[in-house]
Amino acid sequence: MSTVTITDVAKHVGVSVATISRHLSGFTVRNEEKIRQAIIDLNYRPSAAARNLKSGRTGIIAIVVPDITNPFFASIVEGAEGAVGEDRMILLVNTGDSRQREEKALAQLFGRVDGVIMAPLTEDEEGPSFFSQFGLPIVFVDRVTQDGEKFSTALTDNSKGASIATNHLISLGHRKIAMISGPLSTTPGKKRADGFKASLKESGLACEYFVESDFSEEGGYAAMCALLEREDAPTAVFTANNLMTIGALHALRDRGVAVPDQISIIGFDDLDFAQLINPPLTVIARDARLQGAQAMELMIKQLTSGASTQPEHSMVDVQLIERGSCAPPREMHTIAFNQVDR
Amino acid sequence: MSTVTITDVAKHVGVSVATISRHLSGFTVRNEEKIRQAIIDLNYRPSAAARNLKSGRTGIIAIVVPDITNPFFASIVEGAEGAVGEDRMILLVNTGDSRQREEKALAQLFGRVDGVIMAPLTEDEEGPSFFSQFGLPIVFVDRVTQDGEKFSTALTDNSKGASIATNHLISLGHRKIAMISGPLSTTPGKKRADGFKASLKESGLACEYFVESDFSEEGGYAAMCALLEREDAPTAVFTANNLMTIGALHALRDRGVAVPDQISIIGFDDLDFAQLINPPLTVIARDARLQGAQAMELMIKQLTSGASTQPEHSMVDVQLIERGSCAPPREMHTIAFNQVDR
DNA sequence: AGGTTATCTGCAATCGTTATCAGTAACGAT
DNA sequence: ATCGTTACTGATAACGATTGCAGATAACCT
Repeated sequence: MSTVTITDVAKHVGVSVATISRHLSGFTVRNEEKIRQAIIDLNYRPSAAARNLKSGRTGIIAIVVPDITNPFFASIVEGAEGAVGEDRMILLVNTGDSRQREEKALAQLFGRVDGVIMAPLTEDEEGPSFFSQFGLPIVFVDRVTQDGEKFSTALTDNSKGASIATNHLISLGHRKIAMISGPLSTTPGKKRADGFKASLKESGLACEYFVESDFSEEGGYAAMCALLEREDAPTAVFTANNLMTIGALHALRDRGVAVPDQISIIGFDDLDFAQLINPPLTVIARDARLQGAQAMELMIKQLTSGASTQPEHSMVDVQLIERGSCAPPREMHTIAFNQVDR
Repeated sequence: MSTVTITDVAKHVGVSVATISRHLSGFTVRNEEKIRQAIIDLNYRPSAAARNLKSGRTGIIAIVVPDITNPFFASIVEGAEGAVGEDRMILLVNTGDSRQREEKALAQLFGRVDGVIMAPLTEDEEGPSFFSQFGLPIVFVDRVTQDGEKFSTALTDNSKGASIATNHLISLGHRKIAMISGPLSTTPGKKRADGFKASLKESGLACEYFVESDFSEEGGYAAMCALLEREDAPTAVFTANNLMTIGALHALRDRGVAVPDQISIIGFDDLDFAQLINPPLTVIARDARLQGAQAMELMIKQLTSGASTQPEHSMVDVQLIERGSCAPPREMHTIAFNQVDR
């Protein structure tokens, strides 16, 4: 079939394989036109495997994410794709939130790719040594391991985003503010929780409605239900990622709780359809595509400038997008009315 | 650093490289324990490149999709991921709706992967010969090329889905039914349009509100606007994919058109948040994850049973999910009231 | 024409692994 | 003691490309 090698081309033209090779590498050779023609005639394609073996480089960069169906990670991948350039490709690994698969993936990736952009599952203590054992260039995106400073990172300003969200609710008059948090073992989980708590503290509020969940839709649903069942329910909730926001909204809908009349909700990460739901959702947004692109740029920089260079860190900004899911708490409405009445 | 080869292990143990190789391939060898230990001590990892070169196999299967941020394709990828098995990995290529990138990707993929699962951009005439020139095993998913019968395919029953949607609207009493179609140059675009038109014909209705768009959110938005501007606007619309549904909903929202009071809408492909919008969206759903898994199964079957086997075809079923975005047309309401009044 | 560069060429080694083939050792049967 | 069988081992040739080296060819100058 198609097992035409460089030797075949060489024979066909009547030169040595070295000449063909040099032609392919861009050197000027004598029978250039003949060679070009022979390559087309024979439908020759250089063996990537052989090249890898000689050069030790594959031209492939891996992206390891916990869940590709999460629109956020899809955007990260898209951003990275856009920044990868002509001569490299992306290998995607979906770990499905399984530590085991993450580990296995890393092991399998070794030698197949030039570097790995990854969003690790947790900040697990064995993290950095674990990752460096593979001797692969690594860039962390969105999440880092405990002592990830040794690697380049492309993150978001998580705590700032959480603070903006929390302060927004506070400034609307809320006092009973809940947070449906991600796992504290992850970077965004931890940082967003930190930002939330810090903001409460600044305003002299106690942190009474804090639920740690798992960044999943089901988790968000369950957490919201738990909050609603409390006798002294919160008047506002900050959900720490897109999927949990969706879950929480489902819960509110199922229970017939009106937004924002009975409860205000603000989510971290924008959603494609945030404007379509009723009321349109107020969110903390960031440019995930940019973040993915930055991760890729850091990776390429690392690959081209030798492994010895210092790790670099990039951070995309966050932004409050006010739509309609946040309003002053009910009691405030009443008070306001009373005040007007007086 | 980490350039420890099989030779190093062999020296360390005091046997030949052949023995180490045999151990790695699962044969029983004498100093098994010593070897195992040496591999750990030296942190030896077999070179994937060298193996590829010898075996001609890479253990990587590529998935080529037009747009990974489309939740549908994300689900396809996830489904395929789940079916890929222990000893293979997935390489993702996002062509970003660019024919050029698709072509380049295929060329680069050759030799790097064992097979390609792909959703081609169009059914372009040069299709099959174009793809087969690369000598790569191919499985088409969701979309095929014109004469794609030569390859295995994992599709959906597009025309059936479109018919169900159209008939649903007809049975509610609609007569002025629009379709926002995908590009007729793509399989799902064509088949869904066919199903729509066939259903109209069966019911003796003319096809008067047909707009060909591009499967994108912006396209759906523009198409919906165009429909609304017609003096004799439709009372119902069938949008041919998820993104165009979102776009159409945005348009309706921006124009202040009430759903389903002023217009009914049904979309092809379910959306994560279909229940969250107001009213909850009625859709034609299918199991995209299953479809992805089927594509992968076909690929693996093809790889394991030699290239000589017949291509196979799988098809996932579609299903109507009634929620709240479809209702009898306004005139019908009136008529109904009149009838009651009499 | 002769000498000196400047270019280009082919040979062969090399990348790390696996498959082949010819061995060697152990053991029981004769 | 010899033979056959079984169970393993080591040396070596691939796999397909790249590259340093030395030799060949062409180009240029006097």
